[in-house]
Amino acid sequence: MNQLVGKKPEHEAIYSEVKELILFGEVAPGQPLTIHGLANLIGAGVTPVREAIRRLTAEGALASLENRRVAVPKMTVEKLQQIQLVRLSVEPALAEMGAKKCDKSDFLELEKLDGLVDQAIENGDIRRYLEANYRFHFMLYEKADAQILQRITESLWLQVGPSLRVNCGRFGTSNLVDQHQEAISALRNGDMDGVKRAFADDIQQGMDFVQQALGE
Amino acid sequence: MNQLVGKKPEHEAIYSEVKELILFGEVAPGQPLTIHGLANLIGAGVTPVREAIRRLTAEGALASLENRRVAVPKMTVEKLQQIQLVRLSVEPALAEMGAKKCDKSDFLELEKLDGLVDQAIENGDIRRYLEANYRFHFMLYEKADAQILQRITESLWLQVGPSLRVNCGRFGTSNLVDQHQEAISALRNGDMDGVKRAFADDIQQGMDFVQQALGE
DNA sequence: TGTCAGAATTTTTGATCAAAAAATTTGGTT
DNA sequence: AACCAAATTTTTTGATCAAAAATTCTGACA
Repeated sequence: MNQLVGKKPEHEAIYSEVKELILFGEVAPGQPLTIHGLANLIGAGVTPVREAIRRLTAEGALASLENRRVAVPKMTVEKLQQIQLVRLSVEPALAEMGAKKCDKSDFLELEKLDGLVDQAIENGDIRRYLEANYRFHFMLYEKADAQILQRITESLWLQVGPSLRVNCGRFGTSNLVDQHQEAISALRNGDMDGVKRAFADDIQQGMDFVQQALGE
Repeated sequence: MNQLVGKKPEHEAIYSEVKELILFGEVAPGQPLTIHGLANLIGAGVTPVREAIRRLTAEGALASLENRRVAVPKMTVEKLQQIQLVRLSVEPALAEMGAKKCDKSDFLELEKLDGLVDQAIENGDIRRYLEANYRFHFMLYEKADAQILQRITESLWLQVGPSLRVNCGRFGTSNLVDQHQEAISALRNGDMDGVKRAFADDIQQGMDFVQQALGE
């Protein structure tokens, strides 16, 4: 019989943990990761860590080097262009799908998250900014209930995360603009095209921001 | 010093092997896979098989059930729509990028592959059809040298593969049309818009074909 | 016959170990 | 000092085992 008692397997938990490390820029691009290093950083055995690494590698969050190490891959102009192409076609669609399923309480929730974004920008807290920004977007995306689009989007965010962090660190949070107001008001008005446009703008702005640092 | 002697690790080989099983429909949708079953089907240890499974799960080729098993996921209308959205925006772009880098010998190669497609259709050999069709597309996609787009595309093909196989089995290969001629002649003429259109048509046709079986 | 609890079996999971591979250090030679 | 090869250390990889979890089997009871 299905007990439903046990929690998730450990490799899932480790996956989530490392995923957040990468997503919010705690691991620098180019930095190689040893399986042991991760294991005792997290305080876990080596077996589940390996499985988590395979999964993250498949998602593009890590890359296996020609030898047998893995590292957080560095961003390139080419990769950024490809990511932009997909993000611009997928995320506005996701946002629209999610928007259609939002009720009043969801609007409130989104505004609360947007408040956290502003607050983080004001405080110059990069980590919190990345986290709040992520939650804002994915709260809506999750509402869409579109497994496949969401998975792809998550993978792309994982690939951009580390560079975004580097850039924020370099230029500071003062350059960041909160683009979510436009999205929220479009949401409230039920203006779906407005929602799509707002998300497209937001993505474009984020991509440009990352591209800045690659031009040198 | 870097020896460069050893071949790839086994989990990579196993990954490729299982990937092909799924891609070419050797594993039916809904069918659960045991880690042991795979291990001694392939004749390998359980450790590398587990790693391969994690990777395939991350790519959507397998799905972890609520208990701790994995299975080839079943297709749904919703998933198919999402896949279609992404494929239509990514693959024509990939095809165009690849087309720009093709020379005469590549055209020949593509024609040869297309010949294999026709031959497989004629012989009613589903497995060979799926394989030749895959090679035709991905030969061009690989030329594009666009890591990220290719990874996404591969993941989507992995998710469609099993259903495609089921459908071919049900309706036979007689329903299949070779849509590649249009693409090849556009390629030869350097007509990039034509290439994109041809690929979009091909994808659309394939998606419709899979959708047929879901309507019941 | 149908159902349900408990036992037996199968399977997954994570730790550990040995072997293979890669990186690093060491020491000698020029 | 600069370079190279051998030795040492670190790391990955895959096998194996024990524990946990899930499934299947079994038999008692209504």
